[in-house]
Amino acid sequence: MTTVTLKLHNGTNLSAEDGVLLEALFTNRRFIEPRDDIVRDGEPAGEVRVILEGFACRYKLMPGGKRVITAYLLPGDFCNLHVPLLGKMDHSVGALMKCSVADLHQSDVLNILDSRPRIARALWWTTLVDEAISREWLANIGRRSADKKLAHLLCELRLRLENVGLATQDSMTLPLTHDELADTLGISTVHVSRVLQQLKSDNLVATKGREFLFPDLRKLEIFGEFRCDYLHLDNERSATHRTESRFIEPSIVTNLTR
Amino acid sequence: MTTVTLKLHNGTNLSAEDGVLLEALFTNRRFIEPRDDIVRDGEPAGEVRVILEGFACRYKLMPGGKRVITAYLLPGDFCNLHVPLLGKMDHSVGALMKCSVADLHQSDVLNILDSRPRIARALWWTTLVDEAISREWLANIGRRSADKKLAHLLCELRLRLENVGLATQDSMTLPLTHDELADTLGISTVHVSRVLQQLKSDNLVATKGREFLFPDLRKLEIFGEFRCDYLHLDNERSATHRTESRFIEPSIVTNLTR
DNA sequence: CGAATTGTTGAGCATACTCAAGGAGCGTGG
DNA sequence: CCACGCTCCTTGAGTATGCTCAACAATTCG
Repeated sequence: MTTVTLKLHNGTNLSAEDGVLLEALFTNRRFIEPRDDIVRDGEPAGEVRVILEGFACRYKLMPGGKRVITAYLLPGDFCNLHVPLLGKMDHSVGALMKCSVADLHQSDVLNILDSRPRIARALWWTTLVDEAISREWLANIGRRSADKKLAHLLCELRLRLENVGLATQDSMTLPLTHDELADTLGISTVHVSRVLQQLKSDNLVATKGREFLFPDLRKLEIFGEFRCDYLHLDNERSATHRTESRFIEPSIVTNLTR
Repeated sequence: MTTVTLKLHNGTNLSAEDGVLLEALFTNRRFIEPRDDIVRDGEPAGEVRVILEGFACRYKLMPGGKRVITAYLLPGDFCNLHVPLLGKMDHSVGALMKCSVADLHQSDVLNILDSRPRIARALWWTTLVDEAISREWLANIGRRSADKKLAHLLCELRLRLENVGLATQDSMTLPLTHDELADTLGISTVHVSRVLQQLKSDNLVATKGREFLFPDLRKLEIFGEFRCDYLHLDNERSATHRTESRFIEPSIVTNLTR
């Protein structure tokens, strides 16, 4: 089982056999180097691409060279699942560290929609979760102060990383520069630095190289107004049926250095 | 044909018979008064609700009473299509003017997913478009100056309204207060007022009561860095097959006053 | 016509930005 | 193993964009 089917299984109770079926369609498994694009804006709609291991971001380049990061992609996330239906990319996906990815032909996705409703449902589910995260980001960027924005983002990333076995309650290793945090939060690089220092002096976070430490996670979550509902990590519908653990083994590829 | 099936037909070539099938499931058609909620945050997952006529917004209330508007819903848009798969609402939908809505039972939606792949595909398509719009809003709110934010939003709304027959190249009637624009753009009400005045004095827009006039739409779009791709109004896949007009008759209910 | 909501204006202030320079860390090559 | 160079981070100073508060004007609606 890859991270992808595990995620779908945990979120939507995708059966093991459906998981096998889906994975059989993955082709061209390979690695992408940090800073390389995994999918590029404006590209003629190619394959659907999925992150097996690593850490990537969805970003838009704007007139004037500004960049906005609109999502982070973790193991198990799809880069461009919308392409079979929408046709074209309106943004890019870039690797933030070495990533292992695989392809899924558009025609295979379309066939799934027609003939494998349980798998189709799982795929739709992942895009719905992505959308819920976008909405929360709109709230974060639009209506919180810079320090709370950063706190909120750190809480989200910690929880999502924990969910794929890459973070604990009190620490995570993030392959992000201040520049990237800035383009995520809609503030300047310099301000990220200052605001992070403030969080540190308030003992809400600590850092050790690229590692973030959380001396009092609850306090940080309250400060950042973080409520995890929107991540839909334990879907009600599946919670009652779930038997296996949601925990995924930390991968070999991924110790989040670059 | 309602606005809903027209939208799906234009976007995804949903066949007329599938449209009829879908509409047969609409129940409880009724009106919602301005300022009433159409779907409320935290509600136990009820029916899926759809806007037939009117104008509504998706919004989140945040600690401290702040509000963020994360989307506008026009005739043909679904309020909570995610509910059958995600289970719970993580935000509300409120009517901005008198709206005509209908319900669709969750179980009917789930049945569609299992047995009507073409309709399922159309439903997925609408959520993918919504997601594309969210991404563009993140860019707008995160990385543009207040004047460009407003310009961009006006361009988007004009085009979407035109697409359902409620705006022309050079005018639209918007049932929005400065307060609502502010909560959409992540700026203050007062600043909306000032920035709008600036757009007026630059001859990028004019207003007449609740009507916005666009003396030079192209200039406004360039100023607001508006490129319509992300709205996916003429889907490549459907464009080649489409025969009928994309134009929808202006509705009786909806002359956007309130 | 009157009350309530919405929009405008001004003044002072805060948050966050820009620019620029210096420092720290890290990887690469000698 | 050290030196170099790159990227990334930090710090300071000055500035700009946008915010708050408060009062008043204009609409809208009953």
